[in-house]
Amino acid sequence: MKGAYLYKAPRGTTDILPAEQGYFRYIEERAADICQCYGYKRIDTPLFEDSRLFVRTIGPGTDIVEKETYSFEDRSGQGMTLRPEGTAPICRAYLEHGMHNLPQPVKLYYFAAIFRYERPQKGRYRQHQQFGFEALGEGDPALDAEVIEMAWRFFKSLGLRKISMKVNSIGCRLCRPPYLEKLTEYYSEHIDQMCPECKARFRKNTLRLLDCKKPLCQDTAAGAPKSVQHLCPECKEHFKSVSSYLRLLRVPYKKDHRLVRGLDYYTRTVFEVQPKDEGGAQSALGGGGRYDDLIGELGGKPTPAIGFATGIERIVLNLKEQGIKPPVSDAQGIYVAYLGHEGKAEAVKLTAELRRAGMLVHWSFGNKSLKSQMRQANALGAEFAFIFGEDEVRNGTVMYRDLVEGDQWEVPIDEVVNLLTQV
RNA sequence: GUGAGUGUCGCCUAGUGGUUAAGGCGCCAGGUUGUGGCCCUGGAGAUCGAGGGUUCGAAUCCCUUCACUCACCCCA
Repeated sequence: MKGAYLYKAPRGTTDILPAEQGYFRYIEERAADICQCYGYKRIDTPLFEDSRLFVRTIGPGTDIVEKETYSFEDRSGQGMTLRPEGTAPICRAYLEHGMHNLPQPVKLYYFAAIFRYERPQKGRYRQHQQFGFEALGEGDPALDAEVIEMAWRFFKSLGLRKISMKVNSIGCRLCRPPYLEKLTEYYSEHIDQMCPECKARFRKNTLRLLDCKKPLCQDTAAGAPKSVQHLCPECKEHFKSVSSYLRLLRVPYKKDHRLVRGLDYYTRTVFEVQPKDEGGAQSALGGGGRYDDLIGELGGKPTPAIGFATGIERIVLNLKEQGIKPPVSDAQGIYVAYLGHEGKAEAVKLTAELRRAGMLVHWSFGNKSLKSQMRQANALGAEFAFIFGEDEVRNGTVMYRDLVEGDQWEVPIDEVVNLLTQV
């Protein structure tokens, strides 16, 4: 039958079926709890934005903008893009709503569908869900540390083990260009020993050379000049300060001079949470960093900011691998069964009444046999059943059956609600 | 965009040239008059991803194509 259906979910998209929903809700609840503690407020931005917003912020040369966006023209000819990340829209909203007038930093969080046109693989989808938070309008390194600690606590609160926090500083607009020159210089001497991908990276994005996973390239990267050693005095001081706050907060972080983030807008602090036993595949569970120039580039006055984002599907994947199951709700419900037309009429009435009282009630359509109804009650995991047979209807009663213990007794219909409030 | 692997009922799987494609799970219905969970019986459900070819004969061999998966690139 598989091939016979005309329609299927588009490549790289998935249906999140009822059986999976528990994981997502669990993650969302933990996230919301953490945000509440740190004073973050939820924000929702549109699914799509003016295309120029993303070109401007993510960087015109990056893969995301070059070939991974879902872009279209609306009916008036405006270029629109399904959001490929969460930070830029929030900066836009910050400016659009004059949030610089609020007490700084403005702390916002979001759950958002993210779209990137890529070849799907494990933990990577064309449409996926991200949770992220942003603190805008504050440059204090203590905030960097707080954000990193918050991200760390989020993952720990889910019960995730075997994860690590990597931190690095990639400098600012003043000290990064000279560093990149040094890096280019270094790599031009080793370029012939590098893998083909790295040769391409050399021209396109020199920074990325550092995190090539090939052993040979890693050796080369190990000898490469480190960004932290070429920071300007201000950035150096900032990074030092972030580190010391992280120690105060007791976040078990690791400095990783090869950590580079994919988006152009990052400055100074960058960080990433990775599964420890990464099999080479999708190593990033979540990550973020400072973007002190971004809001200025969007036309606002210079405003420092920092944020974090993580992919929900990737978290679910890791939870499953570690055997962590979300807590299940224990709502078992009530089943109302019936025989005959009059029994059905009584069942309709009782079902409605119980539901008005806020209870989970099942009953069946189609005048099935009682056996069939009881089987269904069992399959649905109902705790007990009410049965309206001919006798009960005649007597003005209903059969109350405990499906766990297996015993049953007849009760007057008027006493049903009382009975339930006692249970 | 590149490379590799896989495609048999809703799910998992057997079947590697020969009569009506098999089993498990799940689903539905029965196992005497109105009752679940265990058990038993029966039923529905697959033109074996699609198209073409080889052959007397193909789910099984060949080609093409599509889809999925994994990896690379990149990222969450």
